[in-house]
Formats: sequence, structure tokens, C-alpha cells
Amino acid sequence: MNIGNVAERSGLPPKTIRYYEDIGLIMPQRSANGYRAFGESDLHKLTFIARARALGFTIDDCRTLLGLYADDNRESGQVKAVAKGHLDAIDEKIAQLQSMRATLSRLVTCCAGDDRPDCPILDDLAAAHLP
Amino acid sequence: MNIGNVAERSGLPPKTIRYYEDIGLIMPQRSANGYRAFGESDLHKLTFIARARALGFTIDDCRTLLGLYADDNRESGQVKAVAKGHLDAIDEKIAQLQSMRATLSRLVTCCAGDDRPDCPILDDLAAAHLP
DNA sequence: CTTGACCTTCCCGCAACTGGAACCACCATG
DNA sequence: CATGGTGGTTCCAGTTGCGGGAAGGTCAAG
Repeated sequence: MNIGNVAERSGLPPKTIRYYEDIGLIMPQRSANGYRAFGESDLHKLTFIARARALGFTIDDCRTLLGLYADDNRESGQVKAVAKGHLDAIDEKIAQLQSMRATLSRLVTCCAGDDRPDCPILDDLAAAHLP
Repeated sequence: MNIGNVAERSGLPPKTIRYYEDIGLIMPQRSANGYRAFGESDLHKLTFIARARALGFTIDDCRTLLGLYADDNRESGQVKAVAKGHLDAIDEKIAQLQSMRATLSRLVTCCAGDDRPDCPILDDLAAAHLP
């Protein structure tokens, strides 16, 4: 399988796949002409990574997860720990964004949004916000 | 005011303040010895930026907002448009994260997390997920 | 005079790619 | 056999918003 083929079947752009090889996530064979020659297991790994990335795991997490996936002696607790850590990180981000959203939404509501210069949004940003 | 002083009063690290000068957000004077000499208006701008960044605005948004802030002929509609755009972006991110969170949370709950190798998390990642 | 705190510039690195340039390989057609 | 188009290869640079650290200049205190 050439890279274009694998790209189509994994849903990842060729650039990304080359990048994943660069950083050692996958190690496809090479054909005589220098083209990467992907096997089914490469494709399998790539879809695994694509799925993990879609769930927001970092590349480093992906590396760990791939390692655990390949390890018959893994303990599911190890996998769960990685996933739980990521879940906590997501929760933190959501909380942060919702806090921003609350303030911002209030400001947007307050602002007339017409052709006059008075603007509570700018007023808020310019205010000192001292405790 | 030297940079350390401004850093303390604005809550921004000196590195960040230098960076903001680099990219043209602020343009402090210079003392004879080459040190940056910040005025009150520089400090004011920096706290403005710090506040906007805390609300998640991009640097480019900050540039626009600073421009509008300085413009007596602005229309509040322009400000509101920027803020609304950012709000929408935040909403999109939150939705994305919550979608990840839902899947991930389900998987984490399903996983025993003990010393056995069976793991629904890995199973899910490895599954094809074809439509 | 020396020490230490502060300032300066510069360059590298991060995450996770993406775009582009310059250059081969392959296949089909005229 | 030349040519064109598509797809492969490498490498370099840029993205966002800084942070780390080196190498060196400045200033106030003891």
C-alpha cells in the first residue's frame, strides 16, 4: 500500500502519516523505489491513532496507548489511568472555557452593538479588575 | 518604569511583555541605558491585553480590540462582532470537548482498571468505527 | 571592588501538524 | 520515444504564544 491509499483508508492526510513516521509512531517498510510500503498492521495502527487523536489524546498518550495495545501483559489499570488523566484534563479545559464563556456572554449581551462608540466590553477590558 | 515593575503591576511575565513589543502590540520608550521605559499608558494597554487574553481572545483579536479602544469613532457593533465571533468559537470548542468527554467517560467507566489485560478502551480505539 | 539583581538581545524549543519548493517514479497516451 | 499527469520523496519554513537559557551590559549596595 502506498501512502495515498493508506491516507484514504485511515482518514489521515499523507503529511500527517509522514510526520507520524518521523516521530517514530509507525515504521513502514520501503519499496525498491523508495516509496513507503504500508502493511495492514500499519494501517491498523494509524486508524488507532486517528481515533485516539479524535478523542483528544496527545501524541505522547497515543504512543503509550499503542505500547499498551501491543503488550499482552498490560494491566487495564494502566490504560484506564491514561484515559482518566486525559478525562480530567478535558474537564479542566471545559471548566475554563465555560468560565470565559460566562463573562463573555454577559458582556456581549450588555453591548448595544450599534454605531455609537460606548461599549461595555471595552469598558470591562480596560477596567482594573483589582481584588 | 522598568520591565520588572510593569510585569509585577500587569501580572504579565517580562518575557511576554517583550514579546508583545516584538509583535507591535506596545511600543515603550527607551531610556538612555537601553532599558525599556514604560509609561502609565503602556501599563494600561498591558492590563487590557492581559484581561482580553484571560477571556481567551487571540493576540490578533487583542490587536483589533486595542485599536477600537483607541478609536474615538469606533462603533460598538465592531467590538461586539469580535466578541461574538470569539464567543461562537468558544461554544464550538466546548461542544467538541463535551463530545470527547462523553465518549471518554463512558469508556473509562467501562474499563475495570485492574491487573487483567482486557480493556474496552483499547478495544474501542482499535475498532474500525466505520459508518 | 565585587556581588547580585536587573536589564538587553538572540536563538532554540514546544505540539502537531500544514504548505510549499524542488525533485524522482510511474503509467498512459500520441 | 517524448510528454503529461499523478503521486511519491525530501527538506525547510511557518503556525500560536510564549518559555528557557546563554552571553553580556547596568545599576545600587555593601
